[in-house]
Amino acid sequence: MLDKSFNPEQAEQRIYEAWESSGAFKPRPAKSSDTKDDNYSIVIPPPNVTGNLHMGHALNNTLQDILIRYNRMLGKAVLWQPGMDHAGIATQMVVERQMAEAGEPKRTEIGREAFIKKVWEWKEKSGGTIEKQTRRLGASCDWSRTRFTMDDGLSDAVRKVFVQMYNEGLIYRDKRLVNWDPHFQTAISNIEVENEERDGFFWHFKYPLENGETYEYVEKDEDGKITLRETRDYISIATTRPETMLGDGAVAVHPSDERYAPIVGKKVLLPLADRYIPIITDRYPDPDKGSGAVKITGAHDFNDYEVAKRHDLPMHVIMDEKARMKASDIMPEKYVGMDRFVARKAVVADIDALGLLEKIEDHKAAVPIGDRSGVVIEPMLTDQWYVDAKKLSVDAVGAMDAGHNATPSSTAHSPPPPSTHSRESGNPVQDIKGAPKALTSSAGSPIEPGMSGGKGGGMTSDKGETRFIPPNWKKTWDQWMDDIQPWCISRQLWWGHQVPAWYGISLEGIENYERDRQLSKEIFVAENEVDAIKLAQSYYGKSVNISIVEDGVTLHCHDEDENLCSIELVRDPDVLDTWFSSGLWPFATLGWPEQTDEFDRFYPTSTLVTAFDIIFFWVARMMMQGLHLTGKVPFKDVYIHALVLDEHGQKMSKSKGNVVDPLVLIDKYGADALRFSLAAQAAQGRNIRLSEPRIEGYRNFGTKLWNAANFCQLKGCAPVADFDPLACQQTVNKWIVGEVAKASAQVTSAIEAYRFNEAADAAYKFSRGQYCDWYVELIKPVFDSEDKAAIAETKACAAWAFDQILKMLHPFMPFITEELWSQTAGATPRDGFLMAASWPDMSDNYINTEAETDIAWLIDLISEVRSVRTEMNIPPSKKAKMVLVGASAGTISRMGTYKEALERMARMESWETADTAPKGAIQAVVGETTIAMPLTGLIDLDAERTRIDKEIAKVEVEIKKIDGKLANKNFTDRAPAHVVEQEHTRRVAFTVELEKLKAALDNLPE
RNA sequence: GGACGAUUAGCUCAGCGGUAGAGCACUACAUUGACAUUGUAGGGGUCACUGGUUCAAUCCCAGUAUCGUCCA
Repeated sequence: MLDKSFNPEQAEQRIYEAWESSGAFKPRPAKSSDTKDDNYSIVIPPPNVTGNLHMGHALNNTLQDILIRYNRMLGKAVLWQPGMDHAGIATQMVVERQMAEAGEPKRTEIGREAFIKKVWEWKEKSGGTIEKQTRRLGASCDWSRTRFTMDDGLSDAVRKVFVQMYNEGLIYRDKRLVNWDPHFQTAISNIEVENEERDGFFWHFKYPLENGETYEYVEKDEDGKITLRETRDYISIATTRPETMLGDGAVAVHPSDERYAPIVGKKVLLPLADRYIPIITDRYPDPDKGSGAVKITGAHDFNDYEVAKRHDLPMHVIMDEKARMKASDIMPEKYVGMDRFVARKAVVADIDALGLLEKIEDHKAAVPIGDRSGVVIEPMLTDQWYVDAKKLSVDAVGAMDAGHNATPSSTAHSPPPPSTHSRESGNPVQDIKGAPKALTSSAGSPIEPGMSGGKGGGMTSDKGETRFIPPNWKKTWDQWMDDIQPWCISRQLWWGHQVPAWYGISLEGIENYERDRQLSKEIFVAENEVDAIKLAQSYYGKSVNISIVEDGVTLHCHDEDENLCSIELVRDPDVLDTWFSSGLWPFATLGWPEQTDEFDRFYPTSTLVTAFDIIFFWVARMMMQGLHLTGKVPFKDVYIHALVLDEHGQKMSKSKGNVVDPLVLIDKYGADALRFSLAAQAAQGRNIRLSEPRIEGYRNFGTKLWNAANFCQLKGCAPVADFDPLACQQTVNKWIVGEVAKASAQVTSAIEAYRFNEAADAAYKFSRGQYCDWYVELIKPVFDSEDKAAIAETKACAAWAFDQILKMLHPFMPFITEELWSQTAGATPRDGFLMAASWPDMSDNYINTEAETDIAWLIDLISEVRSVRTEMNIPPSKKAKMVLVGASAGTISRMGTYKEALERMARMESWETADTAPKGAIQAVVGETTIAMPLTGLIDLDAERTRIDKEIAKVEVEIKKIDGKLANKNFTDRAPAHVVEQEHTRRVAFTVELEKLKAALDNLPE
């Protein structure tokens, strides 16, 4: 006997532990017959080690788990590779905050080694709560293989990759403008910067012309009429960041801007700084914005940086790493040491004091904010390590082009008609032909790409193809990849993979050492100190004693004969961007660069499941690094799912305080309900608005199933080992077998096409709408009968069909289905877990069209009678005699067969046939038959008349529409024959119904 | 300014070149032997607007409006 209902709280953990401890999450062993298609793998997009499960993860993991469980039930060897990334900034921040709260000494006081030890301690103790939370969702990851981007294997891989790519020229050191986070004092990625619309000001300054020169300043309106003419001795510039003016290198105007034509090439005095800077022309300034003239601060603004590069302007770095004004020969003493915002006020006040402050306007501007620190990001000119992303992108773009030009996959419902123009020109294929070759051939790589170029022609066929689902993300991808910038991979942090580069003074530096004490450096990039020393040895000479020191200064000395005798090397203190290691995730987690069994079987992975806002974090980097390092795409499909918004359609964020915790929902409704709700709402290309009533609804659906199972159990239904669904004799059973086949086919094709909502919907509709609502009701009379054979067959069939429901719902609702699987086993316990059972796969043979028509008729009749009765307010308790008028032999026979069901469900007392309906009966029309139910005294004749009138009106409208079509020669001539035919058929059916209804009306007493 | 998406029932959303759907909400009835975390039935839609293509448009195309997201 089942409990009253499923208790998620009590069952989920128990079931999960049983699964996990049985090893069911691990891939099944390889079989000799396995082909590539028998292996299915997903790597989890690594969550952040400091993270907590949010709704995005809940959706993401639910969808992955659906794919994983489905494929596992198909019998494939399935690997879901879990793990986390080390999240450089976030983790360092968490640990530093904790240290501060505990009143411990600061990171800088205890030193790098001690600090990193502390981070590891933190990680062991409190890191990775998200993994436990992910389990609560029911995610069937192979936790025994959990990886971490800082673990030994990944760290080795990172070092190897860095050295390889450095040697290939794909990693290099450069001085460029970066997004600098003054709080963490490190460079950050532009995707870690969020632009926030903030209220600010536009300050208009006057920069006086050199030597007091003047010019005629003329403004015109659209028609060329002069609206202002005055003599000026200055140029007016507008800025949102006045403090940067101290680092200006020029003032720029648009070449077409006539107002400033007279003074282009002249110089202006940069106030406060007392420097002269030129007025130049460039396409960047917008003549319609502000005064049309802009100040150019190359070292502190991305647009200005480009201008400065184009014109070879000096780029003055005016701030230090904390964004305080920095002493230099161009920095007025007064501002040195001031915070940038303090300096802003001071500069404005000082300009004002000079009478050069023209005006201040309110101005809304997008301000770059560090997503972790929350402080304003400062563009800074610094030395960093870069990856040549442009070069790497070629292969990635090519693979994606190939994936999207391939023949339409199963996602397309029908192939495009032949007349349709081909989707794109052949260009993309052309583009990818040559380029990848150039990349791999130029480099003598220590690590051989996974595939040696056996196939001559190339294209990307040997590298694989990747596609987005839905495919429209391809465009976003292309735009981003097209404009890809060098990828800054160094971070001024301690927590992360330290850059494997050692510096020593260069030989040139030594030569000039006494003269200018310039420390020009030589870089030695190696996987370890021993190799670095070897490299240094060959650079400095064998006789030189090379040592590595911690200190930031490298020393050298000469012996008595003035020969160089010793050199000290210092390692680069920076660490690599977390995403440098995460980019290796799809293959490094499988053991790469070792040629492991897992790598062989599961790489390239099958699918990456992620949200669009992360396309560039995940997809781009994994694609670029995967293709370059392994020679193959890291995944074949990239399924981009929606964002989960709050109930008002707002993005959830901590600052808005509208974050909904999935664990709270799991506590309240169970993981199954949350999962099903997410899946059912995961329509492609659309965001999900969280709906708690909907979750509740699916919790109730679970209860419904539970009760259906309870019913089956009460009736003694249990799986029968040799039950053959095709051998059923009872029509209801034949019917439900066919419905199972149809439903499972729908669920299967929907999952294959990543149409999770359709899959969930099909499973829901079948199990609730067909099995619970009709089948269970229709078999009740069988159980009440004396027909032992029919009862036995029905018991077995009901159990079988219910098993199929459990199977097709399992990927969506793993817990309740697993629990029911074990509890509905009957006398003999189940062979294994439902999660390991085989996925329903039935041919069309299972569909019995006769049974289908029979039951369709029955359902139609019952619905019709119920509807008429309710409308006429006949109480359910009042059973009615049915008088059939015009019934065919088939109908009469069915009436006999389904007498008991009709008594129950249509509240039938008895039935008979007649030539005419009795007077004063309510009447329903089903097919060729009029069913009259004489209920004298209970019927409001006027109401019945109105009801029938309404029905008649409806049918007449339909007939009129059909007649309109059929009268149109264009339609009958040009529409496909089956469409015309269908209209004829419909017309006949409606006409019959109309006649019956009219007769019914006539039949009512006056 | 550019890109993408949306506009369908009161709400949240599916869908589709030929007959408009779900969940929730609402209304009425029902405690009928699986189920009140229930059942049965019902009301409710010019499928944003304007053109075009088509025998046929909610669906395809173009434009407009409004909203949203991303990028600059």
